[in-house]
Order: sequence, then structure tokens, then C-alpha cells
Amino acid sequence: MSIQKPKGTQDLLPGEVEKWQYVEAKARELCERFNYREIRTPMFEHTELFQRGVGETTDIVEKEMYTFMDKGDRSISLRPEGTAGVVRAYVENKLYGEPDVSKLYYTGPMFRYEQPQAGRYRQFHQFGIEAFGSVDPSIDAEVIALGYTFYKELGLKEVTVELNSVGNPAVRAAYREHIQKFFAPVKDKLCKDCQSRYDRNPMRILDCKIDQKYCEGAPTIVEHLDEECSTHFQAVQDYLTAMDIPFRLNPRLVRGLDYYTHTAFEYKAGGIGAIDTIGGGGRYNGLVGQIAGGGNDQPGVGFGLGMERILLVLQAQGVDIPGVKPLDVYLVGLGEAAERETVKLLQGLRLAGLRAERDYLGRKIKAKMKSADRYNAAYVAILGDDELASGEITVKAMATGEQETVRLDAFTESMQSRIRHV
RNA sequence: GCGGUCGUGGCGAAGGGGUUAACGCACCGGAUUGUGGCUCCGGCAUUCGUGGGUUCAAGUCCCAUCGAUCGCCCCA
Repeated sequence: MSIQKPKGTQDLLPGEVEKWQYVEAKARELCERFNYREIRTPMFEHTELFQRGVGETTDIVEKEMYTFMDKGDRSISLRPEGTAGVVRAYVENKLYGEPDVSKLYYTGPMFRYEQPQAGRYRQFHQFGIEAFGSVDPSIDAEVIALGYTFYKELGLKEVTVELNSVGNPAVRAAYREHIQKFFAPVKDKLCKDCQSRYDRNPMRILDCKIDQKYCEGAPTIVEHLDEECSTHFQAVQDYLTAMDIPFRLNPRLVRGLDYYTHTAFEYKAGGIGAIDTIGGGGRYNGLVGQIAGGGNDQPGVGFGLGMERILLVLQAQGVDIPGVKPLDVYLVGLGEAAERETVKLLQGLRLAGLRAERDYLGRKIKAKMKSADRYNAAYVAILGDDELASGEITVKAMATGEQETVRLDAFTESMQSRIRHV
């Protein structure tokens, strides 16, 4: 058996890759309109960054990282998510010194060692944004709006924004006790997953599909928000409403990363089997300071959206994505002298900005015509010995089958004007 | 990390112990000496993910392994 790609990775072949380019182009274009600027950070970082940033006790850090020692005995990890690296770069390059809020975006591969399934890969790709330096709830709303607009403009139907507030660390600690107290009497009756959740992350019990019957009347975090948290949360909702961004409050929404404070949200859509989250994010006040290691704390808010999940939903919903562009001209040379001439003509067409191609397999005219057809060429230009002798070339419009003769020295120009008029 | 299903040509797929591995699509060639899409004819897997085992005989049965796929945990 020849070598295969590592488990959970994908080759994106021509035909598929155009869809990615389309989605990525939409992301860039939207970020420009919202005034976010691209940042590119390494695909691997010191392991410690993720341990500190994402959180020691998260599944991501506990069991999903690709970690290895490099030749200098440094522990390195492939990035499992985008925020930690961007925060590190923000601190390291002192972007907090800039006069305005830093609004950044990124796209690229992320790595998590997990069992692949529909919509989940070991190397997957995210489009994400981060805004640093403001606690204004209008930025939370802007971030949510950008993601929502992105899905909408791609043509996704029925994208739901789910919104919650996870408060601040003090609120969360208090709430955790409340919820443990609530479930304590029925702890033994919960499913085995929930029994372990009880200690690790009791909020997750509320999300359980099996134990819904025990969740009736459970306390929600929103009820336990303090003054500051609930004011912020309300303001985010008001801004979203003002921007016409529909959202659904989900008091049970919990995110898997430790760094979130206040706003937490997810984008959901059907069509990827058991998975329905296509993106998520939230506010992370305190993360910058934590990574900076004291001082220079700056608030932040952002999201990460799954590229393959977007593509899967687009496909499931039958959304049309622009595919391969047809060829403008396919050059057919007949005979050695003519073939040589087509090489020159081809370069001329390409310099003139046309999409042009010829045959490299020395096939017969019939096969060449077939090729032109496969490439969806608008025109085929045929150059044989007759034409060469008289300084002309035959141009055939594939759609109508009509053909005419064009003077060789006017060929490129003639093709240019034909294509421009199509 | 755990569980279900699956693994035959470029792709889709038959064959479920008996020895020339169906068929369809795609591709290549010809009918059509310089013209595509339709039609017809011909060609196209010393080999059935990999390794081992059972058997006179193994795509076909058994074991292992790798991969795909779907699900659980968790997440994008």
C-alpha cells in the first residue's frame, strides 16, 4: 500500500478548492467592510501558550493537542484553536499600544487529535476574528453580526444565533455551587457522563440529552449574574436587536474553552449529521493579561467559524457556489509547424489576459476538440498548414458551431474583443 | 479513548469458498485522411486496503492491522 494521508486530514482537490476560495474571499471582503485586518500567526506555538490560554482542564488541552518536543527540547504544539496565538502576537508585538481598538482576522488550519466524524477532522480550518481593547457591548454585538452576515451572504439558510452570558469568574464560581447543590440529590441517577460532568463542568449537565428530566427547574446562570454582568448582557441584546440580528437566548449554552467571560454565543445550522454548531465565540476579558503574564491586560471578544462545516452545510442546503471558470480559447495545432506556432500564440493570448490552453499529448484533432469541450472553451482556434501558409487561423465558436477565418497578426486582439463581448 | 458499518479498476458497483473478477460511468482508439456534444465498434483490474492463518482451492471463511464512514465524549 502506498502512503496515505494521515487520519482525519483531507486533500482539497481542484473542483473542491474553488469552493474554499469562494468562502475565503467572502470572509476577507466582509472583514474589509467591517474594518478588520488580517493577522497571520504560526501554526505551532509553545505548548505552554495553549495550557495557559485555552485552559489546563479543557478537553482540548487534556487530550486533543498535537504536542511534541523539538530538537531544542522545547515542547511545541500545533495550534488547536486560533485565539491563543493571536493574543500572544497582540501582546508580543505590543499592539495594545495602538490608539484604536485592534480588530483582527485570520483563516487557517487548526489541529486537534480527535476521532474524525461528519464535520470533524484532525486538521480543520477556521475563519476567526478578534477585537481587543474595548469592553463596549457594541463590539460583542458587532462580532456576532459579522459572523451572522458572513453566513447570510454565503447563502446559508436558517442560521441560528444562540446567546448566553457566562458572567465573570466570581459569578461562575458561585453559580457552579448552585448547580451542584441542585443536582446533588439526583447525582446517582444521572447518566455516567453526567456523573463526571458533575465535578468537572456541572453546567454541561443541562445540555445532556439523556438527563433532561432532571434538569427541570435547574438554576440558570443568567439568574445569578451580578449587576455589571447583566447590564452588559442586556446591552449586547439591545444592540443585536437594533442591528436586526435575530438571536435566541440559551441559558444552557456553555463553551468548551475556559477563557470566556460575559458574552458566549454559537451559530447553529442543520445538515452535518449529529453536529449542529458551525461557529462560536465570546468575550474573554482577562485572557490577554493571563498570557501577558501580568500587566497590559486588555479585554477581547471574537469568534471562530469552522470552514469545513460551512462547506458541508452549504452543500446540504444545495447552495450554489461558483465553480470552475470556462476556458476562453483552446488552441488546436495540426502538424508540427502549426503546433510550434500555437505555443507562441498561446503565450500571446495569456499575456493579453485570456484563459487559454492547448493539447500537450500530441493527440488528433478529434481528441483535441473533445478536450476543448471538456474545458467548456468558448472558442477553439484551429491552425493547420493551410492556415499557416496563408497567414490565417480558423476560429470556431463552440456554442453555435460557427467558424470564421482571422488574420494571424490580428488573432490575439480578435479573441480579446470576442471575449470582452460575451 | 470507546462503539456500529464498510474497504473490489480513475469513479460507482456485482460476486458470500472452486479457479478467464459481471456491469455502468469516465478515459483511450476506430467508424469520420483537419473539427466537440449523439450513435455504433473495440480497448482498459496477473487482481480484490495490508499482513498472517484455515483449505486441495480464499475478494469470498478466521485473526490482526491500517484506513474510510457514522455515532459517543467534546468541539469548528
